[in-house]
Amino acid sequence: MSINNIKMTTEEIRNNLTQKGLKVTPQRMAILEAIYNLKNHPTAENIIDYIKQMHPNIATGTVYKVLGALVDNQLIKKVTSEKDIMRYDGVLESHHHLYCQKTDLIKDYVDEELDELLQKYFEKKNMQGFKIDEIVLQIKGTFNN
Amino acid sequence: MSINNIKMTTEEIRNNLTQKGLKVTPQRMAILEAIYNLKNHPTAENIIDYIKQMHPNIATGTVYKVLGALVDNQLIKKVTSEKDIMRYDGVLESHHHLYCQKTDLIKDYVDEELDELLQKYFEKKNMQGFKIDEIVLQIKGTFNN
DNA sequence: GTATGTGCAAACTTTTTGCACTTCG
DNA sequence: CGAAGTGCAAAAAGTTTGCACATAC
Repeated sequence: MSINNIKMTTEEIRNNLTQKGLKVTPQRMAILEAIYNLKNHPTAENIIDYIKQMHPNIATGTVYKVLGALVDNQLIKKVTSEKDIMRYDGVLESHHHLYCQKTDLIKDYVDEELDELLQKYFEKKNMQGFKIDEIVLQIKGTFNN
Repeated sequence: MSINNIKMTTEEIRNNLTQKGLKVTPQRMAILEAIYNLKNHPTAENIIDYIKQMHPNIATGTVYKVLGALVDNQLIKKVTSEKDIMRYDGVLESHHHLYCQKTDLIKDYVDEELDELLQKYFEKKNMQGFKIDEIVLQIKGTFNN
């Protein structure tokens, strides 16, 4: 049920950038590939370490600038964690997160039935004063393996 | 329906500290009072500014140390936000958060009916491999006022 | 060719740490 | 009195910025 495995061809990544009016650079390609390959919502540092293997002269500042541009253009998302470090997510479809309190792992959780249930619930509730755009569940607990 | 208004006597705050085996100091009293008085999930900076009015010689480092101790002893909670700054919450009962995308306001949202619905849903679902401790909804949207 | 992007290093913000001094119980 | 807590200043960690140079289109 995991959707962490994003298969994305180089060509598709290139197209995503172009469609947003972003120039295709090796740095941007490498960063997007890193995010799609690194499961579990990498931090900027994870991404930098991963990229430097193949691409040792990329600058830290560039990575942050590119991540900012990708978030602004909705090619990736920021994930909030209990810690004060930002993490990134290449999965754009609506999904929730399982937070493991022991290991800091964050796993995606997709559940359309739940989404429907919530949508109906809040429709019925009809909260005045607040327009809902998106609901993300932070499901906190522990993996038992 | 808001539970932001926490009425807590000095005596109760003092007892909360003592019960956790924490010494009662003016700094800790001031920090807890600040969190209970400052609505909307203050940042460390908000708390420092608030306290320095009455208590100008409190050290920044002390505030962080006290906040850490209070979180460790479950007298307050950390709230994750879209930004990379930590925010704190003096409300301990189960509740969700309304995030305003325009103003960065975070409001508490208490809804026992919803909690029950979710509990039943996940009970029925019986997710193997993950033991749920707590579910927090991040309800993202905008206040229309 | 020109707008956009990158590298680098310095600066900034938020948080943590070490240690001498102070306070609570 | 002794353990626990505080102040201070320095440093760590994460991120942003400015500017000269380089690259995509």
